[in-house]
Amino acid sequence: MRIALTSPTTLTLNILQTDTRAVANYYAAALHLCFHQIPTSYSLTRTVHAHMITSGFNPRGHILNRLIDIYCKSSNLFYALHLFDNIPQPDIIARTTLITAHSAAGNTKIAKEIFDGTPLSMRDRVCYNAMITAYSHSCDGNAAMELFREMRLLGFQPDNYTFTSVLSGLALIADRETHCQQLHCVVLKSGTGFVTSVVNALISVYVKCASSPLVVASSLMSSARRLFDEMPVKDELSWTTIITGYVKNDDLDGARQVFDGMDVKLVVAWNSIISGYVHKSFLHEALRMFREMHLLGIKQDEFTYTSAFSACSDGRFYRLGKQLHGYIIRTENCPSQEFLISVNNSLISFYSKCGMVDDAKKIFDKMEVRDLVSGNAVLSAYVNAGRINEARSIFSKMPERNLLTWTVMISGFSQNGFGEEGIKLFNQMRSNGLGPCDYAYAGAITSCSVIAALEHGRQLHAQLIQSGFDSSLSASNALITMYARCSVIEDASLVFHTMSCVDSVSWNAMIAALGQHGKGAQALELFNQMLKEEILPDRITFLTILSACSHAGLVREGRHYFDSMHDLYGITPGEDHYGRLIDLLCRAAMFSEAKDVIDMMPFEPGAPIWEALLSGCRLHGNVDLGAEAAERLLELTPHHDGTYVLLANMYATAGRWDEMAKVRKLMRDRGVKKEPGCSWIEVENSVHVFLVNDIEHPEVQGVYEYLKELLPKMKKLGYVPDTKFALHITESEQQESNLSTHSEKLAVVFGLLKLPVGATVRVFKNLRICGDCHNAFKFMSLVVGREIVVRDGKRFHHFKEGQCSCGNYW
DNA sequence: GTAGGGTTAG
Repeated sequence: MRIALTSPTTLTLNILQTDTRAVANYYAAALHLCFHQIPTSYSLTRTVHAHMITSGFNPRGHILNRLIDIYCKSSNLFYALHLFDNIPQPDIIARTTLITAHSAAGNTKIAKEIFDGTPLSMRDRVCYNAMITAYSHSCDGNAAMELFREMRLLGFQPDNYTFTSVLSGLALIADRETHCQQLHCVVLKSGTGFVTSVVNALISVYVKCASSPLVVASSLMSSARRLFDEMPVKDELSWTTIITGYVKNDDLDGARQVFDGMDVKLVVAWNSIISGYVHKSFLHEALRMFREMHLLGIKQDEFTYTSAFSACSDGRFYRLGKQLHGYIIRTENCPSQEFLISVNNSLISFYSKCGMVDDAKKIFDKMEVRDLVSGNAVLSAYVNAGRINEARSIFSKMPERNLLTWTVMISGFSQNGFGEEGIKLFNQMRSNGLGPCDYAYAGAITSCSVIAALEHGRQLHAQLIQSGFDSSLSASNALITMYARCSVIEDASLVFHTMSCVDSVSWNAMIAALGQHGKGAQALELFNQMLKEEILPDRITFLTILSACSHAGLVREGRHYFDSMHDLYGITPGEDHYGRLIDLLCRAAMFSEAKDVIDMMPFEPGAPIWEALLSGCRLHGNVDLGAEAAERLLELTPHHDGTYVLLANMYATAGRWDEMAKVRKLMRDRGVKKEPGCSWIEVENSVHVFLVNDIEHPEVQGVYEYLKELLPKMKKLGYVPDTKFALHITESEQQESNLSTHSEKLAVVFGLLKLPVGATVRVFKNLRICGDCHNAFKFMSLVVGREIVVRDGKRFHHFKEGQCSCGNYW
C-alpha cells in the first residue's frame, strides 16, 4: 500500500492489499490528506471517493463521516447530503456534521429536520451546540434560547461553544435585561466565566441589549464594562466589542476612555470612534482623529475613508473631501475590489450631498464593479437633486433592488409631486413580495398628500397600525401632513396629539397644517407651546411661522419672530426667510419697509427675494416697484415663465391694460407657454381656459359679474369672515384688504357650476385652497345646490350643501 | 468588531 502526495491536488492511489482493515486505514489516511486541504480539496476528495466506489469499498463509520465532513466543508452539500441519505442509521457525528454544514449554507430548515429526526437518546452536547449555532446563525434568537433551555433540562452541561452560540443568538433578541442577567449567572456557575470568547459574547449581549429602546442603557453598559475590566485575558475582539458598544450607545466619552487605554490601537477601534463622531455630527473631532491617525502612520482602510467622506459631505469640508479623493487615487496602488466598491460608494454620496450630482454620476460610471449600495447612492443623488427622470431611468436599469431602493424611488416621486406614481410603485413593491418598512409607508403617505388621495391615505394609516409601524415617527409625521393637505385638520391634530413621541418635524408639520388652513393664531399658539416644551425651533419652523403670519396678516408678530430667530435661537435667516418676510410686508402693502429689508440684507438679493416682492406688487398693483423687481428677476432667471405671468397679472390688477398687452406680446415672442392669470379646467379630455385678470375676456367678465352679485349674500350668511377678506373683484375692495382670495379659484367655481353633475374634473395649477377660498366654495355649493369637487394638485376638496369634507373620494 | 445607500416638516 502506498499513499503519496505528489502535488497539492494530486494523490497517487495504489492498493496492493485486499485486507479490508488495511484498505480502510488507507482511505482514512487519504481523507486525512484531503481534510487538510479544505476548502480546495474538492476534486481530490472526488478522486478518493471514486476510487472507493471502483474498488468496491463501502465507506462506513468514521470514514463515511469524514467524507461527509469534507464534502460539507468544501461547499459540496449536494454530495454530502446524498451520502447521508444512503446511510441506513447515521450516527450522531454524521448528523452533527450535516447540521453544521446546512447551517453554514443558510439552510436552517434542513438542519432542523436532521436535528428533530435525531432520537433523544442519541443526542449529545456537540449536536445541541451545532443546532443552537444554526439558530443563532439564522437570527432566530428565541429558538436558540429555547434549545439551550431544553438542553439543560435534559442534563447536558453547556460548554464554551454552547455559551458563545447561545449568547450570539441572544444578542439578536436582547431587549430584556433579565435575559442577560440570567444567562450571565449560568455562565458564572458553569465555570466558563474566564474563557475569553464566552466573556466577549456576554459583553456583546449586554451591549446589544443596551441599544434596545426598552431598557436603560447605562446600567447594562456598566455591567459590560465591569465584565471587560475584570477579564483575565483580553483579545482584539474584547476591546472592539466594548468600544463599539459605547459608540452604539452614543457614549463617545466612554468609548474614548477605553480607546485611550489601548496599548496598540486597532484600526477597527479608530474606525469605530471616528464613525461615532460622524454620526453625532462632531465633524471636526472626527476629522481631527482621522488626521491624527494619518500622522501616526496608521494604515487607513475603506472603513476609515468612508467615514471621512461622510464627514466631508457636510459641504463645509468639500475641499478636504476633494483632496482626500486625490490622495487616495495617488497612494492606493493596488486597491482590492472591496476597497474600490466601498470608497467609490462613499464618494458618490459625498459628491451628491455637496450638490455635485454629475460628479457623483461620473464616479458611478467609472466603477468597474458596483454593488447595490452604488445603485442606491446614485439613485438617491438624482432624487435629491430633483432629477426624477434620470432617477427613474437608473431605477429601471438596476440589476437588483432592495427595500431601500424602492423607498428612495417612492419618496423621490412623492417629493417631486408625482403622487400617483409613488402610490403605484408602493403597490408594485408589495406585489413583489417586499414588506414595506416605515420609511416606505412615509413615502406612500406623502404621495397621497400630493394628490390629496384621502381615502387611500386612510387605508395606509390602517395598514400602518396593523403592521405595527404606527409608532414610527416619520410615518406619523407624514400622516399629519397628509390629513392637513386633505383638509381634515382634525385628523391631523389627532395624529399629532396621540403620538407617543414627537420631534421638531412633527411640530413643524402641525404648525404648518394650521397656518395653511388660515388658522394663523392657532399656529402661533402651537408654536408657543412648542417653545414652552423646550423644543428648539429650526429654520423650517420659522419658515412656517412666517407664512402663517403672512396669511393671517400678522405683520408685527411676523417681524418679531423674524428678529427672534437670530437673537434668541442663533439661526441665521436664509434667503428663504427673507423672502417670507418680504412677502409678509408686501401683503400688508408695506413696500418701503420691504425695500429697506432688501437693502439691509447681508447678501445680494436673489430670485426668491424679487419674486416675493413682485407677487406683493401684483397683489396691490404697485406697478413701479413691481417692474423693477421683474426686471431683476428676468436677469437672474430669464427662462422662468412665472415671472411673465406675475408681471402681466400685476398690470391687470392695476388696470394698465396697455402694459399688460405688451407683456403678453413679449411672452408670445419668447415662446412662453403659460397664460397670465389662467386656470385650466379639464373635463373629460377637453380643456376650458379662463383668463382671470383679463377684464376684456368675456368669460372673466361673466365671473366678475357673478361674484359681485354673490358677495352681499355671502356676507349676509356669514361666509365672509369679519376682517381681511376680499374677493379679488373690484379695485376698491382690494384696497380695503390685506388679503385676496385667489380669483383663479373663483373662476374655477364659476366654470364648475356650468358643468354636468358627475363630470370628472381636474384642476391643474397651483391653486391652494386657503381658508378664505374654502368659505367661498362652501357658499357656492350652498347657493347653487350642487356638489363641487376641486383637486388642486395638493388637496382634494368636496364641497356640499355649504360644508366641506374631503372624504370618500378615492 | 468598523463604513457606504432611505423617511417625515416649508
